[in-house]
Amino acid sequence: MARTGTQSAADAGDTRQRILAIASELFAEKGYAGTSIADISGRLGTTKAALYYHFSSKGDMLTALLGEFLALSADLVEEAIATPLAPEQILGRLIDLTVDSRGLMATVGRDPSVRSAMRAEARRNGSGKQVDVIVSVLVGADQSRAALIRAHSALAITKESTLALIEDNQGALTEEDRAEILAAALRALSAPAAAMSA
Amino acid sequence: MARTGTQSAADAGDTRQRILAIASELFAEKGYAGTSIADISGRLGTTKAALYYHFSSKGDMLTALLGEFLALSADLVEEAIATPLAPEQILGRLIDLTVDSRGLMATVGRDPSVRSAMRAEARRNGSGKQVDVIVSVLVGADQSRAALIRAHSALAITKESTLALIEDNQGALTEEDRAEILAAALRALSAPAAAMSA
DNA sequence: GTCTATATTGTGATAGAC
DNA sequence: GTCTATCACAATATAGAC
Repeated sequence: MARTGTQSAADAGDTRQRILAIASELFAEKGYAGTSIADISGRLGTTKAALYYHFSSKGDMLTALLGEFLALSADLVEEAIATPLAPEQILGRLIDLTVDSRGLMATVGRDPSVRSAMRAEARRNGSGKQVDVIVSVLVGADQSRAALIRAHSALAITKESTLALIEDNQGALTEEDRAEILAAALRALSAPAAAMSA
Repeated sequence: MARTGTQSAADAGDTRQRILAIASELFAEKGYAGTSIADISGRLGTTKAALYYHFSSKGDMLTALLGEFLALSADLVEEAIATPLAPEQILGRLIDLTVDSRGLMATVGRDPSVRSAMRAEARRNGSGKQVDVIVSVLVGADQSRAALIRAHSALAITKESTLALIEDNQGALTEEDRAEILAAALRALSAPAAAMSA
């Protein structure tokens, strides 16, 4: 059903995915605005025009990547609520998601042009960020401002520490490092005992 | 001594600093590659050509900004070693530095084009990152990999949580929020007691 | 699906008047 | 110090052959 029969070994869906993978790498390395169509087609091994068969614009590639990211995030959020997952499990999956989608995570979390584009999009359709949902699951019942800061801090560790470590290790994260990141994130998330009696 | 007498109210040094301030804002908002000379001159209220009296290129503006950042970082490192500062004080000053130089911090810490440019620069002159010095001061005597991860995690919190909070609050950080960020960073930095006996 | 052009606009940068 | 005008080039994107 999925194959039409007229495509060669590298069929349309395949090439499209290869383009997205390359775009994700390059956006993470040089930023969205700093990456040209020629950069992408060069690494792919084709001409610029070939890309326009698969995507109507450079922005269309970014939109597709952000869609992938939102889908992965939505899966995690859904699982966190349905199971439900404890903070340790949520943060652990976030570390794994960062490893598996490091280009995407770096682009969404760092690239200023992408962040401003997403803010603009969020303003247009009135929706808040997907991160907010994960945060509110992490903070649980205690919806205080302090709890929000702790949750955000734990997320900052899972994202930034994981990205920093795998950049020095060809995309791989050892079990020991993962455990250390997770432990630090959990400590950041935990409310200090002294605050209970105040 | 510093004034030559032929300049109007907004003298050269003043205009240069205004340009840098605007460039820092815009680089943080839209990224270095995503910001055009026209963007900067537009916010300044002049034409593009006027900028080239003060800077020889767009890259020259970035170089000047990175120089400012490195100088501020060097000041902190020097103070941390000379005084010497405890981790709590170092992290506290990093939060304050992030608030005072938020545009710079966002650009250096996030913008992929700037990060890759700095990596290339570091490879050329053989020097490591300035961050490494702060990290080694933070980890102190324990130079284990786990201690490095904890230090990096604490830094991730001071940077990311501070930037996130002041973005929602017109550049200001309340005392309470600052204390909460600092506490989370210190928890992330602390070695778990159980690890001592292992 | 991919190619060789080419159209078109954006961008960094310069020349020279004021 | 800033302007108008312009250049050279890089970038996105399209047209049409294969």
